[in-house]
Amino acid sequence: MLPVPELPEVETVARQLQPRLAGRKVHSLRILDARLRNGRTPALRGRKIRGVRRSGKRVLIEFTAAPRHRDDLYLAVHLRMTGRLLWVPEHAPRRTSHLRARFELDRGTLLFVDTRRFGTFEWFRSDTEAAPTGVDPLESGFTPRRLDELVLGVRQNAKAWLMRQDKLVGLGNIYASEILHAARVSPLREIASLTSVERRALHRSIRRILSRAIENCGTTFSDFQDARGVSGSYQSLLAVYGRERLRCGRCGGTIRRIVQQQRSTFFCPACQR
DNA sequence: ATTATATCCTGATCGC
DNA sequence: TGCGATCAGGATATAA
Repeated sequence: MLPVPELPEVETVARQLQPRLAGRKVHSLRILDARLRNGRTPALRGRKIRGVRRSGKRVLIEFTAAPRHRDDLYLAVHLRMTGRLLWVPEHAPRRTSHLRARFELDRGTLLFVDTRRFGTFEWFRSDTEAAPTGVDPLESGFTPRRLDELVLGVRQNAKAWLMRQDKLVGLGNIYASEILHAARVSPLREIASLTSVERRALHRSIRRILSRAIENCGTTFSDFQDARGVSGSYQSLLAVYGRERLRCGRCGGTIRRIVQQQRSTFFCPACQR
C-alpha cells in the first residue's frame, strides 16, 4: 500500500527536509516537466533557503531575498499522489526516473520526483498569500467550537466533509476513514446532524489520529536518499483502511468497504453509528 | 450557492 | 505469457 501524502506525511517530509535545506544557497532550478510551470517561475540564483515547513497539505519552501531579487519568495510544493521531494547529499548524480525538477544547491541537490505528475508548484511573495483557505486541524484555532461552525448548514455526509480542504486542510481518503472509525461515527451520517457529543468525539479523533500518525511517520519515510523511501509499519496503524472483510479490532464486527465520491471508504457498521 | 461527477496520470494488478 | 481493462486518489473544472 502506498502512503499517499496527507497531512502527517507532508509534516514528516517538511521536518526531515528542514535541517538539511535550511541555509543552503540555490545555484539553479531546472524544471523538467512543463506541467510544473504555471505562470512564471521566479529566478532563484543567489537566494538561500530560509526554511521548510508544512502548509496544509503542501511543503512550503521559504527563500530569502537576494541582491538582485529584493523580495522573499515561497514555493508551495503539492505532492498530490506520488510526488516525492528527495534530498541527495553532495554531487550524487543518480539516474532517477520520473524526475520532474531539480534544485542545485551549494551542498547537495533537491529532486522532485513524481510518477503520476499530479504534483504542483505554486510561487508566492508572502506567507499570508501562501496560506491555505481551510483551518489546519493541528493549529490551536481548531477548537470544538470552530468545528461546530465549520459543519454548520452543510448537507454532505461525514466522509465527504472531512476531505473538504476549504473546511479542514490536510485530511485525505485514508485518514478520513480512520478518524471516523476512531470517533465511532458512520461515514454515511450527514455531518451537520451529529450530536454535540459526536462532534466532540470527532474533534478529539481528528487531533489524536493525526498526532499519532505524525509520531509514527518517521518510520514511514525514513530515508530521503532512497527514491522508494517507504517501508512497512505504516500499515499496522490502520484500523479500517484497506481492511475489508477483516474483523474490527474494537468490537469484532466485520469491516466493510463502500464507495463515496468515487473513493473507497472503510468502516465498521457495528460500532460506527 | 451548494453538491456531485468527470478528469488528469501512470504503475500495479486482475481476468481471460 | 500476454494483453486489455480496471483501480488507486487530491484537487479542480464542469455539470446538476
